[in-house]
Amino acid sequence: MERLLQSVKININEKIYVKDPESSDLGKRIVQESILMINEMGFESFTFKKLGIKIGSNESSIYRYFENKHKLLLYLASWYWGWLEYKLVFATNSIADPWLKLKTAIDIVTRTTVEDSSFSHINEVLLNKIVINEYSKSYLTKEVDTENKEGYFVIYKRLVNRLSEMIRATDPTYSYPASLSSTILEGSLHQHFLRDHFTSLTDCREEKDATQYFIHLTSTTLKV
Amino acid sequence: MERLLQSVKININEKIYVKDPESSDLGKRIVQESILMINEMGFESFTFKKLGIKIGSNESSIYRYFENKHKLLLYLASWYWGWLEYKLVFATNSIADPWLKLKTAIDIVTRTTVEDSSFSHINEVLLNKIVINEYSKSYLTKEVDTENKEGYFVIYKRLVNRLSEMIRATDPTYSYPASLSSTILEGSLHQHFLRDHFTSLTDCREEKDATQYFIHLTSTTLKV
DNA sequence: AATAAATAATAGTAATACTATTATATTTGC
DNA sequence: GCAAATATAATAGTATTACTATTATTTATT
Repeated sequence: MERLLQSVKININEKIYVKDPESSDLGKRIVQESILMINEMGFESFTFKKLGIKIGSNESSIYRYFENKHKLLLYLASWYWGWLEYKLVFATNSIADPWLKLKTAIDIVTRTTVEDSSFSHINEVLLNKIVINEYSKSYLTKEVDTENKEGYFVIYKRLVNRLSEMIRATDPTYSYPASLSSTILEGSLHQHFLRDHFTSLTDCREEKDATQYFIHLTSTTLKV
Repeated sequence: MERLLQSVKININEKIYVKDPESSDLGKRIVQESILMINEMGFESFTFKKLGIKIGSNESSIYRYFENKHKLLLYLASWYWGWLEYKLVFATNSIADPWLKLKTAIDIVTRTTVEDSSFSHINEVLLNKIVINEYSKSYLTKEVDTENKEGYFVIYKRLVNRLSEMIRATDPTYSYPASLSSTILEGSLHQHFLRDHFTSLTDCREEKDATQYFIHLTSTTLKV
């Protein structure tokens, strides 16, 4: 699985970057270090200038890869969702029973990443944390409709749709498969955030609790 | 109800503002116009300088009410949640049957505001839109733990807890009342956002769909 | 009318989010 | 191995933001 992922390149909309960061050493360092820095200082405090200093490069060179830090966030998020999608498809592909398939999918998308594959320059554990803390900011903007048309969110949308299809396959009579799917994906990020900062607003204490909560929610809601 | 709300002042943590905006005409204009502006241009583009120009006042005068725009957002959000909490308590107070009470509560918190009370300087319809588009940004920060300790989120937390208690009253055996409550509150904002910008990710088309979705979700999940 | 308080105006600062230009490496093609 | 092309780095500059500090003016209170 890990080896397989290593050889698969996650295909990200070319409009998100100016120059493909996968195409050079500097590009990879930009991605690698930005993950560490955004995780450390938060997206608001993160700047290309600081990143340049950290990687011993110049601000202007980073601009040759990404138009601005918002695009970089879109890139990181797309990578994350593409990676999750890959894991999802890989893990559920061979499962015939719809409910077991859906359960496996929910497990994949709701649990936090605890192990870094350490094959690439991308630290998936930290990237998962970034998605929990920053992903909403990538679409809660005035530019969301334009950017959506440009295809900046396709991977995420495809992932929601895959889960949605599995819900439909499990219970074709259920009226809200898309809503339930988006609730699980977004809601699981939220529950993980609450676990870290607002413990009284969640019952999730352990790593696996969010998964159990959403599997329970789904199983009672669908005629399974 | 509207008249009642008019005479009730929503109590907001004093640390959120420098000077209570309710205490002067300028303060009220700051709140009133900031709602229109944030709604129009989004929180990122909104600045105190622009607001000053709009209300025919000076940037420096606005700083005498709010330390920065983040605090203003916290103020607006607190006001909104306090107002919702009031409506929730008022509407559910006299209901004895737990499930009917919970259903009524879900209805209150998941439907969008379509009517402006027009009694105060606060436009609730636009404020509701601001909460949908911007609320996450108020807590997805590096300062969240400090600000939480300062009590900047108490009203929201109280609201989640009230809903959580109603879930518990409906089904004392259910293991995730807090998680379900926070999922309903946050998830409903999300569904409304999706309805406006990512229609393929939700089944909510009409105003009332989100309410129906969450009532269905809750009723199937709890032993009701 | 004097005093206090609130508001407005002005000026200034450090940082951000860039753009443009030029200089210096590094790679590649012949 | 050298020239040309390309990538990267350095430097400088701009408009805007997010403030702080000080002073001036207006408004309210005693």
